[in-house]
Amino acid sequence: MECVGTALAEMTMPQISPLAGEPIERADAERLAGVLKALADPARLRLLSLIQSAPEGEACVCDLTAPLGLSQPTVSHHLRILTEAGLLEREKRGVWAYYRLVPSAIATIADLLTPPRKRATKKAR
Amino acid sequence: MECVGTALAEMTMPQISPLAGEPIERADAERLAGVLKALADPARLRLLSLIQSAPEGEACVCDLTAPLGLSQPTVSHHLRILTEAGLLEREKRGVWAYYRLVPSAIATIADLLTPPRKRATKKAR
DNA sequence: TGCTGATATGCAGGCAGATCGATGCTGCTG
DNA sequence: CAGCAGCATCGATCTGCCTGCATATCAGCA
Repeated sequence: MECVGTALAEMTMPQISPLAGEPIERADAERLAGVLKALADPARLRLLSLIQSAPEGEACVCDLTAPLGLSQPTVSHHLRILTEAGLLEREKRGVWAYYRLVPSAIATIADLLTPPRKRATKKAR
Repeated sequence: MECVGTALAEMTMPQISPLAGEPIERADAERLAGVLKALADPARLRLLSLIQSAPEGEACVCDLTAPLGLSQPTVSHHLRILTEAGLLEREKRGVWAYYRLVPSAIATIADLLTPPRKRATKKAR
């Protein structure tokens, strides 16, 4: 559960580039797979997209159930998974719970997948 | 099945950037989720990593079963999924089946995830 | 042609996850 | 304080997927 939440942060560190040079360790593979698994769902991708394109870059549950066509518990469930994966952050204001993207989260994932060809200095940092 | 195989190709086109500007369509979300689902597995991530770091950038099934600790049918199954997702290509030479990464495949996925903050010209397409 | 070795496929058990209805919790509001 | 509205959690169902065993397929070789 919370292990997934920290997964992104740990991989952000100068650990290893999963698809870069050397074969990845089992543990690293499982961490990355955990985050990717949170992304690998149509409903959750649309949630991220909806939240990102919302007025203030944030949205509450009640704004998301209708466009998704899913029940409120289900939407809440998906938001929970995305939050635990470190992709969303939750802020409760009054009765509403506002969700917004964690700025660097998705970019980090993208970086973890690309490294090979972009930059040759992979030990420079 | 094959719809997943073509998913990457379709999204490579100047279609939409899933997490860029406007909310994504249901169909696009499902295509991207399909490819991500192929990636979101520890065994398959390690397979990609192993193949990528192999001598000639290619490897046959018999080279992969041991490091993964999985049975040959299981490894073959994962390779099949990765191939159908457009991430691997298969070449049969004699009795052996050699797999190698599809060069731009993973980079494409990474690009589909990043767009938002990198370039400000999101309506330029 | 018959045998051996490398892969692929079929089948089945078992577990993880997606979904929903019902319910509990917590701030507003009258 | 009572009622209500927005969310989270629980329990249950149903689907999909990972894995291995058994088996089929195919290429090279004696």
